[in-house]
Amino acid sequence: MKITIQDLADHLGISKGTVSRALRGYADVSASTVERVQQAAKELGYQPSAVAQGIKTGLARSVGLILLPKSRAASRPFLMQFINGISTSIAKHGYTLTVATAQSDAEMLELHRDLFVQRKVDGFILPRTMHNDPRIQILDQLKAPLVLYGQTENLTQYSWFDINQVECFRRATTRLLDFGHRHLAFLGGDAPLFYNSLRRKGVEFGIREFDRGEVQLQVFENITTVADGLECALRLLQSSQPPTCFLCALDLSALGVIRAIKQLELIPGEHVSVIGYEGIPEGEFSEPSLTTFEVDQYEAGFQCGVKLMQLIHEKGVKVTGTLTMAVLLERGSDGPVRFNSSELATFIRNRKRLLSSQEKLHRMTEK
Amino acid sequence: MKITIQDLADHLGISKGTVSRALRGYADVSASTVERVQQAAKELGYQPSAVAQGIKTGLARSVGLILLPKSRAASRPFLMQFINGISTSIAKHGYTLTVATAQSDAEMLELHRDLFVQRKVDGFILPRTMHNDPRIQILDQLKAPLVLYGQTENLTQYSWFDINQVECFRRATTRLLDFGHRHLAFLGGDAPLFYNSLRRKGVEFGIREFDRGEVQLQVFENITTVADGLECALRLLQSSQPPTCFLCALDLSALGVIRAIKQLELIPGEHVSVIGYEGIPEGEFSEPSLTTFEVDQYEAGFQCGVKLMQLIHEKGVKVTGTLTMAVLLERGSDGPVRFNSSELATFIRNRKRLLSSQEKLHRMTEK
DNA sequence: AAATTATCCGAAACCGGTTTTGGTAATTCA
DNA sequence: TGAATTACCAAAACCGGTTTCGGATAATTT
Repeated sequence: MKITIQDLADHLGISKGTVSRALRGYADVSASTVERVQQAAKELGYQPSAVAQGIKTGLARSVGLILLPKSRAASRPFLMQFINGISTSIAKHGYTLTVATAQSDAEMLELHRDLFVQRKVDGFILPRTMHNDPRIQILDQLKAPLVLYGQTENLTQYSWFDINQVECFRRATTRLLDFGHRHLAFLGGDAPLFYNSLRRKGVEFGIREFDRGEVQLQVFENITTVADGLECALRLLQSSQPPTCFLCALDLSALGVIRAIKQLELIPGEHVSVIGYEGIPEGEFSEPSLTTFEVDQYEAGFQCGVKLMQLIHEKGVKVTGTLTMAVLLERGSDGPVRFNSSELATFIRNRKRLLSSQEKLHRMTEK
Repeated sequence: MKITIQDLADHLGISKGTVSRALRGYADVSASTVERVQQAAKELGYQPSAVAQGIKTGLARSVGLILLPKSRAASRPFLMQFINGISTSIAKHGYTLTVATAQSDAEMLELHRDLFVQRKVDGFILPRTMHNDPRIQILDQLKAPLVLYGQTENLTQYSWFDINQVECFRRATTRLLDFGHRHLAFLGGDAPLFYNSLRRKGVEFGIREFDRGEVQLQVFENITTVADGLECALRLLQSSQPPTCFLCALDLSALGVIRAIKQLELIPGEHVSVIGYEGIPEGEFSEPSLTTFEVDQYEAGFQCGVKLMQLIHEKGVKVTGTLTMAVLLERGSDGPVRFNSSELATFIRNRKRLLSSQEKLHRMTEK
């Protein structure tokens, strides 16, 4: 069924070495032979086996991307476009993308090693970079080419691509301060991931630039889901010094905050402001829609692919790092401050009293 | 750097043939030698090159999944979990998943052919099956193993996995009829895709079971985005005989319908009902949250992977098809009928008059 | 003790390509 | 006209594995 180079050579009555050289464009093959070979290859539908080619060249012509869907929902939003971007850029070099999933951190490391040692991939793209990322350590040992999507320590040794998240959160912070907010809460995401410190740093920069000693910042971490954001915001808003605005490292937690605000019968964007990051589609459909930074994941994947192709093919190339910006989507979940923290606390307390008395009334009437 | 079988053989002072046989578990190797080889392999970190293995076995130990992100947003929701499911099930056989993206239909077909002819993959999973799917025709010619995620014509010839969408939409229809709705609209999705006819068929079955001659059904197709759903529902609701409920083939269009309802100052789930299908995360955060069928995409991917492994490894196996159910999430976007179609039309007309007079007033006061 | 049978392993062929080597025929040059 | 190139291609080696074949040694059998 599948036609090999030997079949093609036999069909043409020449040696398979000549067929190979003709197709690879060597100079010592006559133009007429090249013509005949190409013609016959097209007619018979011959394409060299990537597997057989790989054995000589040592390349699998594939790039690895290993995902850790610890929970089934994790890392959900960013992926599709990222994959599309990678795949599109590496396709130009005849490369394909090998996607694997691991169920634990240990398994993920093993997978990286195995895929490379077994020559199933020629290099890796590492999303969701961590502090002292163990994947990097392993791949360094193996001298495996890699590109980071995100930053980490010792950045000069690697090629990487990232959004300038420090700047994003600095801007978000400045925006809220300009709106008159003075009590901010930062809901960080996965603490071990590098992005988290960057985003937090952005908030701190924003405050430091502005500060006249009147700004309060509360910081939380590992707020990664809607439920986390909901729970955290509910607690904060009912404290004696509630924040008047929330900077969320992740859109998902921002959506939870919006829920919490509404649960307390407050209006997001009016009584309390929320800004997210990532630009997940849900943010567009929430009410109010979420003010957030939209990250172009396709572009991110594309650039990571380009960088990895450089590392694999152009020997002696320097590693390169690239920072780009995300786009602020100014939507409905943030705005000028209505109440300061104390006023907000009072407002919420009264609301609550009102609500619970209504409830009591309700219960009484039921009886 | 990378250690080969020859290195290992030299290190042990035996031939590479013996090393190979020892590792592959042939009987004609002494237990002690097997032991020594395994020990040394572990110590030196030897793992056979999948590329070199593939040349003899003819297998690449990879499975192809080709995506068509025509628009950057297409097929976004279902993907991540589907990939995870595939990857997890095939990993048990030492297989990896090769994901590629095509920018046009023609390129997609080419990619399928090329990936198989180049032995980069041993088989394919085909999501989003079409009527007379051209991918199937090409892969049939090449005798490439394939598994369909979805159904199509001549199903007995292929292995496939699908949700019983006919049943889902039959149930959704029955549910709405039980709620008292008599004017239904079905907003179909991509017309060339097979799922579309199945979902429509389900609606028709539901009506046929029930019909006492009083049910009206309007059918539309290619309503695939939020904007489509919004536009279509706006038009229908302002017609003289508006539907009192919408059955949407896709959650995305259902979200658009919800928007349209709210734009007309009606309450989704009270004045007009909406049911979607797929269970995308946005549906949970819309207001009201979307009643829909939640599809377990992880499971779908997993099963497709299992079936493909069977096809590739167990020769002479029969093809198999599997149908499962999705879970109905009864949320807030549907409910008992409030108005019949005529009443709804009047209600909407009055609302509109009211709104436009308010607007006039507003304009006058501005002057 | 000789013949037979197992046991174990080295040697070699093979998979489908690529790349190097070397040889023949046709050209070019002196 | 003879020598030196040049153009072209067949043959062979190689990549890193797997698998077949056959031979040497040890263990049984007769």
